[in-house]
Amino acid sequence: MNDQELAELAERFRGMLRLAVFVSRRLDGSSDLSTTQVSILNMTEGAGLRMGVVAANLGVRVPSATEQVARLERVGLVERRADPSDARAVVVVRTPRGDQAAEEANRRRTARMVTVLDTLEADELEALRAALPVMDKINEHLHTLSNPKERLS
Amino acid sequence: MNDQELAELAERFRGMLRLAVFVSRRLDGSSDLSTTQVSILNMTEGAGLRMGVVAANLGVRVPSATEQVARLERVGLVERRADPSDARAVVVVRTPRGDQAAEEANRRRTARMVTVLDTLEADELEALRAALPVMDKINEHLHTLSNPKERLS
DNA sequence: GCCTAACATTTAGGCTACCTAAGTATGAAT
DNA sequence: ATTCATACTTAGGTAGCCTAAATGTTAGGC
Repeated sequence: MNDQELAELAERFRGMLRLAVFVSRRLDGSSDLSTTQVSILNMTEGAGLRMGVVAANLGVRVPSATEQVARLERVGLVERRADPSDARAVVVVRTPRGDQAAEEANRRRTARMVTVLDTLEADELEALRAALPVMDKINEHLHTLSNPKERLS
Repeated sequence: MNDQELAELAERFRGMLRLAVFVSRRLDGSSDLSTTQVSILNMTEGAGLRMGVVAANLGVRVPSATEQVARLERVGLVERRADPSDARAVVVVRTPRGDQAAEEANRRRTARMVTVLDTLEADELEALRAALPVMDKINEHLHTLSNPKERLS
């Protein structure tokens, strides 16, 4: 693939990201937990994660993660525990009620997504499936790179 | 593809949408125009669009579109003209300076995306390319359906 | 021809989620 | 022991979305 083709693909892929935001908006509306909050629940299953890791996974700064976690804590879906190995750190862990809420939120959202995918042909579904690991790779690559926003303004 | 497989794909695809948000955040940071604003510039090339159509394309309510357009108007990148066929309506049109700003913003963002895609193998790029029209179809399908958020809270 | 209902947009006010900067407390290193 | 770095929280600000209500325009029924 030459530079010209790559640039063209890049441009179309940019468009796809915008569509993804649009699609998310349509699918996640009318729900008690935000996408971000469900993400936090999903990543804090089991042993839990430190606040900084939560922030990194979300792609936001630490204070933003603190805020979301605080909100989830207020409604009893996660807990903040002291990290035994480092008294500065905090470990975010899902509570049993958090487990339940996560399970339900995921089920509902997945069901809604199924109704969308149901309108696609078999080969289209296959194309989606094939693209998933590529997105994962892109994501992984970006994780190793830059920080969140760092606005210029 | 049976129901079980479809549900599994749906779940993974949900994850991909979340990644898309993450990737957007990394790629669109440090820029003078927001993704939404660039989208507006891109869609108002030429004849322009009515405010309601801008909102629908963005997947937001009309007042939100008004706000973004007002911001772009303030810096001289778009104009609001009266619709000759309907005095209630407004047509949003890109100005020459808007043309220039759109061209530059697109170039910069695409360049950044190219550096990401550059880390992928040929078959991975092909998988992305194949998924693009499918995303378009999903998007089109959602456009024909529901409205924006309509939060329950 | 008028009146009412529907429509396109703006204005006003509110909330969420992000940001930076600064403060607190702990850890590590000289 | 002091100093610098790290992990997090608090405080304050902004962007972008929302709903509800106000304004002006069009279209249909009588």
